[in-house]
Amino acid sequence: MRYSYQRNIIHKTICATKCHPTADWIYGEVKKIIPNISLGTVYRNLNQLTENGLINTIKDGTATKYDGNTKPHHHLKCNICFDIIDIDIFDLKLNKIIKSKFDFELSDIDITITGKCNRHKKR
Amino acid sequence: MRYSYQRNIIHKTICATKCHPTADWIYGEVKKIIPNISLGTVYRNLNQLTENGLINTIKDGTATKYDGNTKPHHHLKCNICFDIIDIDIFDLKLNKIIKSKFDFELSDIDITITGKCNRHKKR
DNA sequence: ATAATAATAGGAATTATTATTATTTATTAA
DNA sequence: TTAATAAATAATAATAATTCCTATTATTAT
Repeated sequence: MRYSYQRNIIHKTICATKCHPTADWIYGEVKKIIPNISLGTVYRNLNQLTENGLINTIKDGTATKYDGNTKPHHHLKCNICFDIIDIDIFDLKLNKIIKSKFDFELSDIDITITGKCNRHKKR
Repeated sequence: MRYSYQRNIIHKTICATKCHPTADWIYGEVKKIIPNISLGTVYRNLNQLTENGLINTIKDGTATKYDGNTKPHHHLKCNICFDIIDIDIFDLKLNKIIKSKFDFELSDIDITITGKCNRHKKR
């Protein structure tokens, strides 16, 4: 993957936000810096960055979102504000359970926990 | 949700298979019984069945798949044959951890474990 | 500096899904 | 049992997200 200015800006944009943006949001942001960037370029680079492990792709219901946090982590997904919150990984020792119970060689665990985030507490 | 013959056949078709079929596969199967069923009818009913908790919708990368298993369970996803395998839920006592560590009221946990299923073992 | 080739912009094409509409069907009440 | 109703359907148009295509431009190795 050789250098490209467009990919560099796209990557920086994703890493600079705490939110988990859509391709369209990223396109809008990057356009502020590179006004004539093409949406196809954004998609191509999002896929390349994902393939190279520099970002992650999250399929959230109907929307596809991107995540610049490459440290292993899981997600809390709020039912009310639809926010996605990163949480640090906690080792559940699933590896052994999965291997012995299901004869399956685990390479990755994705845990998405749905519920109500702390902005929606009743007083 | 009043009775409809089409929905009934769609539901039966999903429940009758161990695989996690796509809308298109379901359309093909149901067509064998109701030759002039419309693809729109399939989609509308898949959404209705999901809303009513009779089936589940799984977003698997680019594909949308449907799951007639309504008992709580998680998924093993094979990287090689792309098969999705149901596994019974195991209580990880995550409820308390999530509540205390992240102040988040858990309502559902979705665990997808990626790896290599037992058909691809080296001898 | 030059050649090789990967990446780009712009737009067309594709694909999955949803919306529209006239008609049919199931449910309800008389 | 029949008429009124509301929901579901088939057929097809519309939409939205993503990928593909092509001529041009940028990056890299020599």
